[in-house]
Amino acid sequence: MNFSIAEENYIKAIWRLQQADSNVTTNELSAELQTKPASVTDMLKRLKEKKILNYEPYYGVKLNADGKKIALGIIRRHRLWEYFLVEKLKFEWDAVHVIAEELEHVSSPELVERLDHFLGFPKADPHGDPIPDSSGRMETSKHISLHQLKEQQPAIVSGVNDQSSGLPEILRQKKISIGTKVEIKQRFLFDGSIEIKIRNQPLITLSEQLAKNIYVTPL
Amino acid sequence: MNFSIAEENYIKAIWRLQQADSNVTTNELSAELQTKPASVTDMLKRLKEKKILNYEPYYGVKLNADGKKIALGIIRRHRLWEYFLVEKLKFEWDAVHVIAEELEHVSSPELVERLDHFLGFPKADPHGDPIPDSSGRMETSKHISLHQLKEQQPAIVSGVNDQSSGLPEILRQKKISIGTKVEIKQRFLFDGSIEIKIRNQPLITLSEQLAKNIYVTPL
DNA sequence: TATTTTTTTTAGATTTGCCTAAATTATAAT
DNA sequence: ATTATAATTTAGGCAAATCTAAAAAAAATA
Ligand SMILES: [Mn+2]
Ligand SMILES: [Mn+2]
Ligand SMILES: [Mn+2]
Ligand SMILES: [Mn+2]
Repeated sequence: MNFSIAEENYIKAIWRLQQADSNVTTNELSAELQTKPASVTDMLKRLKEKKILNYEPYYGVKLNADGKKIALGIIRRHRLWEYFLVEKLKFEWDAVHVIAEELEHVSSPELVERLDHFLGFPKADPHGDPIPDSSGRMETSKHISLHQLKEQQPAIVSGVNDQSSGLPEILRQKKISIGTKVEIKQRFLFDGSIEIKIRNQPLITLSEQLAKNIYVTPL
Repeated sequence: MNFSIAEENYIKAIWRLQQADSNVTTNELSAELQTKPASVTDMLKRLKEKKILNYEPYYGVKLNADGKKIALGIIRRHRLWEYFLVEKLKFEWDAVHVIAEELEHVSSPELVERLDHFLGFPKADPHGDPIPDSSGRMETSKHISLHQLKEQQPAIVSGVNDQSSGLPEILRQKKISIGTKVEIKQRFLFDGSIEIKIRNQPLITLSEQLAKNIYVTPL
């Protein structure tokens, strides 16, 4: 079956939301997609017709097996293109998400497979998110935000928020990148800021805002 | 201003047709775009509103300066992507047109400039068609089809039809590629086939169908 | 020049994807 | 258990992009 760009965006949004929540509500979707709840209801009815999700009026929606497979195909394309944009075209990684939102809808399967090969079969995109393979399998990376990390719990930076612009600059300045080992030494309730230890350098302070956009895997 | 995918396809089709014909008719467009004449009329009215073309009911349509610039931007993207697909992803060049029809609509100007740089600022796409520069300038290659070439008139193969599938295979077999010097030695009126001389090899026969899909620049 | 044919436009519908406003259902609070 | 609030759906509409059928205009032919 064939899906329009609008449909693909809904499928991807449902997939993302159901990772956290299993059952996705109309309001959550309308917030995610910047549309009105009434428009979401419309689209859910259409996608139910296409048998890729279970939608129970008033009780939310969930992708079925077919729907998940389609979602992972879109995510695969999105992340491969992000990798291409950063590695080959030398974009900063805060600029690529918007462009990949368009490229992900180019539908040639041959293109995706050749792109993957050209890129050397990367395992993760520039934000640290895993790239599904051609049959839709993907490592389930269960990282948390640095903001949620417990004090004195060492962790490895495993990703960053792919939507926030200006992030590369501040992370470069603070010498943090994917793979960096970090540990929270102190947490200030006043403003949510944290002091972290990196390697053997003096403590650095991160704002709550910043810590929420960095993802880590506890060791 | 911003243009939809449908609008961009119309703009490109008008541009292509007005190269041959200056004034483009509704029927020509409907044939080119595989739509009904009534749909063309509708769209021409919308594009006239946007002030990128001169449309006189019953008398055809012509892009104005703004329209031409937009068209050349789309053509630039199309041809850069075709070059990428062949040179980097190793597609055969009869496969890339369809994919480039989608990629050309990805709208980031930054993407186009970086892609151009990444590819080494190519001058022509895999079919021999010139790639407009970022300000819309393009060499006007005036090649003719090999079928139209006069006998005993040496010429260089300068391009191929970008839409015909199976062409790379037969050209490889006959050892013809862009840059090859050719000369028609004999022409058969019976079936339109021609005998051509390449380098110092024995004459080869090309069908009318094939000769019409190869473009040459007479020396 | 008058008539026929072809081209083009208009009128009226349809589908997709969105909207606002009103009605309905579910959930939370008294 | 009612009542109030919040979430969701329905109803009705709109714009883009397409279509078919009918009308109108231009071009070709007699
Ligand atoms: Mn992204
Ligand atoms: Mn990403
Ligand atoms: Mn092409
Ligand atoms: Mn081409």
